[in-house]
Amino acid sequence: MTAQPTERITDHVAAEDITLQGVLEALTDPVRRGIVRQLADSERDMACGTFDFTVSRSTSTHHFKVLRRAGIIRQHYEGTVKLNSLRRADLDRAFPGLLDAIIEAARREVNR
Amino acid sequence: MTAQPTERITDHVAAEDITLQGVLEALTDPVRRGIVRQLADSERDMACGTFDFTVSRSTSTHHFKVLRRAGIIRQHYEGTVKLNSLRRADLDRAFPGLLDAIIEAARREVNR
DNA sequence: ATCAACCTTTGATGGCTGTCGTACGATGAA
DNA sequence: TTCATCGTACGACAGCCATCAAAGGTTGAT
Repeated sequence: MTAQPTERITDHVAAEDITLQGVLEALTDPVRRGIVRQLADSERDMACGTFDFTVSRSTSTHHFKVLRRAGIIRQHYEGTVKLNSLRRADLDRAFPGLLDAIIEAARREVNR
Repeated sequence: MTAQPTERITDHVAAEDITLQGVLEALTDPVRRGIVRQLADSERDMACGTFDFTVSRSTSTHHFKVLRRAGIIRQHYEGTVKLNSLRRADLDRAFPGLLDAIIEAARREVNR
């Protein structure tokens, strides 16, 4: 009935409102760092359910929310599936080199 | 009486034991980030008492300890004064680009 | 209409940590 | 030896946060 599709995600933060504190808080959690790393190593957007982690569904929802509200990922629905992507450009502009350094370190972390 | 001076600080972590988790945990706290930024902007080692922060003495001791045990700073006594320096080389080797990115972001954080 | 898949919300819980005051220890100077 | 300076250790406390289970909501397919 609606001409425009319902937007079910409403709390993406504006690029200029991304804070260092928020980004560091988000990436200090190992589960969230794992999400970001997997996203960085993927060629396409990933559904929430396709990530590899060790926590319950409800906990993973929480982590995605923290990442989204920190401005690290963008999310949108495609049917019942929620797709995630990294906000690389926004993060690089806000904090040059930070995301790459953490992702690279996280990659090594996983192969140690 | 002792030929070698007493070493009063014993828990510096080895360079190869610096972890991403520890570094991020340490630098997520704004007070600790302030310490690191001031240290990065100083030309010489700084005594604990010469930093600019808003917490009590005992709390600051706690923060220096966290930074030291994360491998981010090195400390040594000179008389009654405890001097701090950044472990830049060790950190750069462990996590290239990370420290610089955070310091640079922290500098902007302070002038906003 | 029903159902399955996907994700969210809520409430509870346990653990961690930043904070402080107070008391203490070590060093060097008077 | 006395004293001031500098930093530490301890105990307490409050708040935050990662976690889970259970129940719920939305969407698309049957």
